Amino acid sequence: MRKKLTQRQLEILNFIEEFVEEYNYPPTYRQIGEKFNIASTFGVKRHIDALVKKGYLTTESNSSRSIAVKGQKRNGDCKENSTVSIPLIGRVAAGYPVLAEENIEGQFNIDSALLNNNTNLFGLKVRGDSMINSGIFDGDLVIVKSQNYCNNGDIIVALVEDESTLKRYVKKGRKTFLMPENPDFEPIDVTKNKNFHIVGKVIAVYRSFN
Amino acid sequence: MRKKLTQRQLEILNFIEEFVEEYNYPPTYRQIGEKFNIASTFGVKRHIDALVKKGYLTTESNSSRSIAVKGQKRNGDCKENSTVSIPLIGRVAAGYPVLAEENIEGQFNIDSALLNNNTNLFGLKVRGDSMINSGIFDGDLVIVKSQNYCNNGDIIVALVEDESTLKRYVKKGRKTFLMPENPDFEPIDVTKNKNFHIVGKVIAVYRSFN
DNA sequence: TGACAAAGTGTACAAAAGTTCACTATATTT
DNA sequence: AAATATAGTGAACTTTTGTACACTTTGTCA
Repeated sequence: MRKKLTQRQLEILNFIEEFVEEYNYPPTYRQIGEKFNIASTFGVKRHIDALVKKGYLTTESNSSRSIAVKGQKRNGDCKENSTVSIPLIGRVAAGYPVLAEENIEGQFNIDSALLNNNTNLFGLKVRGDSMINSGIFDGDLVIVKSQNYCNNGDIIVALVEDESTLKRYVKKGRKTFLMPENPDFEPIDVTKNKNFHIVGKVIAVYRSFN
Repeated sequence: MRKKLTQRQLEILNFIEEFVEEYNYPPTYRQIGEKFNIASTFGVKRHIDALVKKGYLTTESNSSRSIAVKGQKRNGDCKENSTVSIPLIGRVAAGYPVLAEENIEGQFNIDSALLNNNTNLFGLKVRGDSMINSGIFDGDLVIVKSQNYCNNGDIIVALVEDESTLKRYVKKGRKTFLMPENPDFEPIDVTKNKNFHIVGKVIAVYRSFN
């Protein structure tokens, strides 16, 4: 295990990484000093020496711009084999297969390790707040496994009266409900509803904060 | 279309790329000359100038080791379908760079379209319920942009008293708080806390339902 | 309180690295 | 054969950059 860094050393290490990222070559001592308002190159040098001693950097003595970050991963391998491409569905319309070409608005890639070996997936933008207590918000992207059955307790995409909806599928005694996870919404009893169809099971949510 | 290169220019361009690959910083004119038995740095310089003129390199005048190969940004690797590889961090420890090799427990791919052009990202498994009202649950995967600053209202990963925490960064008047999004937790006043550091800003959450 | 470590200053200096110029050599083209 | 582009030499010079030292400041900890 490498030694701990001081706050200053951490900041400087960060700066060097960012600098290299941007320019493809490392900064000079003076450039580092400029960034942190360290007037003397000696002050900078001591930080660099400390970082070298602790094993985070390497330098070549008397050589300009020879700072190199140790143990930096080149983004070399991208194991593309493990990436899956998923269609993004615009809307779930009654009477059409979800994955019909007309419905596909795009395609996105995601690591299969995040999908628990599921197949037949599609992405869907969430509309509405009915599932906020499950951490599914308006605008989120849900990843859905296309299937016409599900287990008690699954969160599903369903068609009820030709309207698509996102709810939790719950069996209580002899009745079946689509339960919202938001006190402002009412459960939907679909026990005897002939116009109720399961479209798929939600296996993941993705939300990006702008 | 860029201009054709002479044999010599091609060799030198290749050498520069190899050198950078090996040392993480570019060679000096003298180092290039040494490699090709060019005794005069002027001979080397003319090749470099030609390569710059033809658009294959950039340099900073009067600046040492400032040769950068054009159109060879490191991130840009893995452009296949614009998928980005993100390191999965085991823990955020005080006094160590987050992205230190020791902390990287894995790597996962995700479509860059889902990341809003962010860079310097890492993934982190959430521990604790302090942000449930923002739809971030225990066990979720958050994607974090490594940065030491943030805006009012951002959800951030921070170190407070050497403990890592996930909170919303809020400025109220002259005070700064880390606000949980769970009534069971108390806000943390970090206004005068010297042992408070921003690690990064949460840009996305991913949760899979098993 | 006093010792110690981390951090910063200012100056000076030496080594490294980029710049310039006049000149030569060898192909290729006109 | 003359003109031109590419390539190389050697020396001199300027700027950049790393190194060194003595001294100050600040915070921590025993």
